Amino acid sequence: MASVAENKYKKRGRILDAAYELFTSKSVTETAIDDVVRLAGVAKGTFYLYFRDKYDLLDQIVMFRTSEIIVDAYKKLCERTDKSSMSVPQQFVFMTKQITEYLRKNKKVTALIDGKLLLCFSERGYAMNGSLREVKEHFESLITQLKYSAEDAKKRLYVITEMISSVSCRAVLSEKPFSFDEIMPTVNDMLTILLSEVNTVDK
Amino acid sequence: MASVAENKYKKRGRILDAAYELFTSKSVTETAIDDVVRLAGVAKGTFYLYFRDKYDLLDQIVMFRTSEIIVDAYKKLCERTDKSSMSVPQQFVFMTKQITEYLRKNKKVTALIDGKLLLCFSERGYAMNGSLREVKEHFESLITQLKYSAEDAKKRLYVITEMISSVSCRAVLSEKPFSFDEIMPTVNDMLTILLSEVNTVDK
Amino acid sequence: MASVAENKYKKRGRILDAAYELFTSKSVTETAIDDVVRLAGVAKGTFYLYFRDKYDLLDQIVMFRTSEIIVDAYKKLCERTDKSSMSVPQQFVFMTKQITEYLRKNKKVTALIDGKLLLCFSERGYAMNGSLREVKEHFESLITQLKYSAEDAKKRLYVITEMISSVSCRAVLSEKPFSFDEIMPTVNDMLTILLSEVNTVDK
Amino acid sequence: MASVAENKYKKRGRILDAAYELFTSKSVTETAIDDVVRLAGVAKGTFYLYFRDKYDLLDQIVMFRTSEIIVDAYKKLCERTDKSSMSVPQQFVFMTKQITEYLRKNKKVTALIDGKLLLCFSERGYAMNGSLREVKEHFESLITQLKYSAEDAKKRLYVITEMISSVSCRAVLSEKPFSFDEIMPTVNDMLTILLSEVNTVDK
DNA sequence: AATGAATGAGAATTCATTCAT
DNA sequence: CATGAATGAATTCTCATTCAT
Repeated sequence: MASVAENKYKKRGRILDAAYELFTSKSVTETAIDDVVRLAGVAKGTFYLYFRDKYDLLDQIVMFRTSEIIVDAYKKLCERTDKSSMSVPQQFVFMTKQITEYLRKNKKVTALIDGKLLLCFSERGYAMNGSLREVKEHFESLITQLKYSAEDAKKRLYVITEMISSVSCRAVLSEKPFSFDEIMPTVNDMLTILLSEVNTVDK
Repeated sequence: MASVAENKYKKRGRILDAAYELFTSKSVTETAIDDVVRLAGVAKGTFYLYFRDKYDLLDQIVMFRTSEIIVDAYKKLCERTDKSSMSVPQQFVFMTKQITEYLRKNKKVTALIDGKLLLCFSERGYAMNGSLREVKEHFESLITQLKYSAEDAKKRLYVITEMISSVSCRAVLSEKPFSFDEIMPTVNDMLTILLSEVNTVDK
Repeated sequence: MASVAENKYKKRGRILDAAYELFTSKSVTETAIDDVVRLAGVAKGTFYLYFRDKYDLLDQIVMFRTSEIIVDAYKKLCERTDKSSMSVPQQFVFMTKQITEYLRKNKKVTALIDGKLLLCFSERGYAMNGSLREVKEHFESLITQLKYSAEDAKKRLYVITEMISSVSCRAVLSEKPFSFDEIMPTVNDMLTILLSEVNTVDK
Repeated sequence: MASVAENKYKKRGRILDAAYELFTSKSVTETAIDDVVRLAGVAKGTFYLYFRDKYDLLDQIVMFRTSEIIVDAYKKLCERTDKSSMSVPQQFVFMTKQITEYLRKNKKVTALIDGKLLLCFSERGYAMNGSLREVKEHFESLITQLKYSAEDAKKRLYVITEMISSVSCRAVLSEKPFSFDEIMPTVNDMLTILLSEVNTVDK
């Protein structure tokens, strides 16, 4: 039964679902808290029981959805039988492709996320989705294989991710100065350069 | 004399100055058009004579300020007597340093610009500051020297700029996951890898 | 015509009148700003053009009404042909009677004023009603006649007024522990003791 | 150990303590029942088991605290060995000094009490603090000694107390038009005039 | 007796925009 | 061109109270 705790979870979940629906179909600014609670079928006050304000709600949604996108891409990578034989750049390019394809196919979600693809890599984000930490550690270890120190690997991973995230979001959303299809090969090429063994040997 | 045209310019200019002052000292959302016109000393209706709404005003400010930052950095590069003997990566690293140092020293302005450092590279932006096109062409030609095609050079320049812009803005504004001083050496190193002759020879 | 300034005054005046009507017929807490603007026939925003909030409005109303009550009582005193032959206590008792009778007859207004009968004796209050200063000076000079220093007279006038104000408001509003008719003779008697020449000679 | 009744008392007591803490540190309007129950560590519903609403709670607190202040002052008077040789005005001035000094030193409590120093002299107040009736009777009998009738004494005591209460609260809280130190000598002097034998002989 | 999640009416306030002068 | 009083829909947020457990 556990109907109290269950119900509590249900109300919060219904608000999150309703908000996601409205934020992606309209936009965040065009969505009033009033709209959210009406669609969720809960009272106005209930909203403030679970969220500080609209932006707290947005943050939680973005964190949840982005972690989902990233973890899903990682799962696809793991499902590949040839994963262990893939080079470091190949694994990055594969992940990038999974994530950016998702963004391209879900423009509304991309608009919601905008540049905040990395927001989920925060304490709050890890708490929401345990698998996320695993993903990060896998890619950090890949970079470490290129003879970078652990700390250096973290930083390179961060810069690479920020680059991919901002370029692909902009490509999907404004298609200017380059469309998604125009820019992604360049991004992949640059990714390969950044992660090729050659460079690390030089170092 | 031309006091009429002059006056017209004055009003628009006063609005821009007042808005810049308020947008950087408070924030855009915390600034009402009312505040802007009060500080500018013009009537509410006058605002709508020159700007469509607050975001039109914001765009114009950001475009103007970012083009200024970029052109200023380029001027400093041109002032160097050894410019012609600098390698391609060296010139990029120099520009990056000029721009990001400015951001670091002007946190309020960075908050205003946020990720929109590249907004000025648009038709409207070129119209505002003629020197801007020159800057872009110079760096595109540098990349072309690395044996990339003209179109490819444009794209690489775009991805590089997007990377620098998003990483440095985040470093200045949130200092998470890395502070400015922690991340910039990595960015410069990655920049050098991306622009070194070696890679292009490989291609 | 002067229809702009005229209209401006009208709107503010209509809000004050509507609020007074509602504050006295219902109560301040039971009156929403919404009610006020609806009755005044102005837009919600117009309210905030003239008043900071409900309590700013209330203060202005109380100041205006109390100054009116006091000045009216003073006018009645001046209309008496025998004013000059009245003793100091007699003049105070007369004023007290005028004011407290008004309170007794206008319980709703008394509820609004509550203890704030003296609120009008402030810079803002004097600005609203010029005659008020004159009233104060007359009674201070009366007390000075009792051989008190000017400063001492001001203080005694203040304590006396505070006493009358708080006792009579409570008598009218709660009738506990004494009703208006029960307590006023005592107040008048005490007033006479405090203002009789005998005391001053002793001093 | 009677843990049920004890617990019941504890909950009510904890609510009173928490509310007193919040009402004095913030203010009554700024304190929500939610804040009170959270600080008291009881459930929201429990509040409504013991108090009708916030103002019922406030009344009970004010009654309890004011009766404490008054009874404490009276105890100090009784502790004086020369009490029996003190004149009527001297005893009043002593009590006034005790009470008003307390108010001056406890501005936050004064803000809570505001004008309601006499609220405790009600049936409900007597029920809370048995000693209170004794205090009142002592001072009434003092006034009766001045040849006033018992009924008259009650009224004079009431007016005097109201005067002291309203003047001293305002002095402590707003310091306008007179500060505590400026106005108290005048109050004491007026108190002495009102209670001196001379006046009563005149009657 | 005690709980605390849920309620939802209602309050205050903001602010972009208009338009008569 | 310029003004600024007026608008009023829209929005956020509060909070006393209830009631099933």
